[in-house]
Amino acid sequence: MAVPPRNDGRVILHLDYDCFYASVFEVEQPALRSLPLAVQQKQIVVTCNYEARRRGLHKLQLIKDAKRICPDVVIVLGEDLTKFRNASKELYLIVRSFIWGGRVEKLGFDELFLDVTEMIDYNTGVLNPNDLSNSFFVLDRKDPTVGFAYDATRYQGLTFPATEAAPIAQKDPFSLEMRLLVASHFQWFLRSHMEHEIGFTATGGISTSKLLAKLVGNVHKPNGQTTLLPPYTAAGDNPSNVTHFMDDHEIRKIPGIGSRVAERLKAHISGAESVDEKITVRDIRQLPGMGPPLLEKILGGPGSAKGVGTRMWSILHGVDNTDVLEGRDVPTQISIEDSYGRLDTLESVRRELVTLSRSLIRRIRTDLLERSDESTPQGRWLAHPRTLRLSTRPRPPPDMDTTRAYNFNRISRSAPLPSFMFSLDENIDALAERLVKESLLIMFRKLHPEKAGWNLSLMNVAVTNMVETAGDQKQSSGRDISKMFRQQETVLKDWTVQEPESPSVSVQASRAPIGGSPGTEPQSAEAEDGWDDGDEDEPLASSGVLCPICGACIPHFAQVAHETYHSAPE
DNA sequence: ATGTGGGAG
DNA sequence: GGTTCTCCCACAT
Repeated sequence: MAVPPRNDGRVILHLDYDCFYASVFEVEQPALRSLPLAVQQKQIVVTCNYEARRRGLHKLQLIKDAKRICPDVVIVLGEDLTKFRNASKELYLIVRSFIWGGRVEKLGFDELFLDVTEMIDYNTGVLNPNDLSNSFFVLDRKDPTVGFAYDATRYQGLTFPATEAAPIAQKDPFSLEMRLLVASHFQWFLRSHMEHEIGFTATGGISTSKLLAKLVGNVHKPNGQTTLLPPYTAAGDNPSNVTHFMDDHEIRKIPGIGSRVAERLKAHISGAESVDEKITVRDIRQLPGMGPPLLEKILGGPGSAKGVGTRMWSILHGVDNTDVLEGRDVPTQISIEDSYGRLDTLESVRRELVTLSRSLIRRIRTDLLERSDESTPQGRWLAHPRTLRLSTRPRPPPDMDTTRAYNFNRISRSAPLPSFMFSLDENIDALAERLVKESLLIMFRKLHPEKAGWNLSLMNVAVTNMVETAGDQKQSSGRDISKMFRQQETVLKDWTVQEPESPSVSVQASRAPIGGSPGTEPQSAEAEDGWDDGDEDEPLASSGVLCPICGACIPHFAQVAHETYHSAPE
């Protein structure tokens, strides 16, 4: 069976912030870094830092188990996602400011895909093949003095397959090997910047597609980075590294193969026989008669995506030609939900709907309202959602447990979103009451016509169907990097601490490390031309600042909490 | 346009 | 699978 063609013309990075929710708290309160820390939502640990993992905790663990296993675990509540959302957006903006063309795609709060093809093509083009160990990576096309020095005879970080740190043989700057090698240095620079300037460590993957970059990043976690080495195509007897890399993966670990697809593939391979075997990509790929048509037969059917067979066959060979999508200015939907131990009276439903509606309105305003400057209290709407949706999840009756009866349902009703939701004069409480009375309760009755007998485990209120309003301003793609560093400096000077008794500390701007590495101290470089010859003050910085009291790097979203942390009585 | 299902973190 | 709280896409109607 023919292997589908792969596009190796691009260079894609994947970034994954380590235990993101926990890191957000650690950045606010650096003392937490050395303690076992777990983030709680309802009765479970949604994530925990690595100190906690060392002591046996893990994601999605029951709180009571976590406390039993690690009695001195520090538990923080993470049900309100606001600070995670803010931190995520700041990090996204910072990363995007480095990427030519702005092709940075968010996946959830804590992952990014970067298409760095442009930057890499430029930077392989300026290599001097006779002096690769003294190379300079240009970050800003408009100012080629902005960048960092690196050694282009070695990969930065780790590789798959693992290699000695021997210098590479390849010196053709247009080879895939050189492109990935240069990209590995840029990835390292980015992670160093995130760690030392912002306070977040991240794990990275480097390859030619989103699929491979993400998968190969998983090889060294946390705070590592891995490049998937060429050759990417089989030559003579030896298979490509792509096939070698893909083949040992359990199918369920492959992005795009979820639980449903994995189940069906499993059922097919082992017939009605053994139930719990680990099925790898190789097992599927090498099955007699396997190919797009058979996969289509196994996975096709009503509701399944068209062309699944072909797409799966590609994925099994590590082929993924999907683009890195540019980030959007407005989300396609905004939703708020809560889960409940018991929710079985109309009055409690009404109360909860009002609470959810209040949060939703706040979110609509922060995400869809453009506040051009802080001087303008009210801005323009970036988009108007046209549809309101109420979803619930009825609690399954207690007597059902075995045999494949389907479960896990959400049901929903939609309706037009009333236009009063865009009024900025009325207060949020009044709007929420009105939304519940005039829309949500009616929709609820359609979902649950019986006036009793139901019991809900979850309610979700969402707005969708965004219609963007006018003035679609292009996002300037090639941001000026040197200006960004200047902005950081400006903020450093401006950040003063309110406490009267706190010593006045003169803070110095820290710079992006030159050839520095995550896990080492940033080198304080002397000023270089083009880095800080700023002549004006930009009002806004998108990066972190140094706390004058403890010296930690604190992103903007965390400044208030961090000051509170210092001023809290011990 | 509305509702469901599957994927992701 | 389900625990949490989202966001996105595709399909079917």
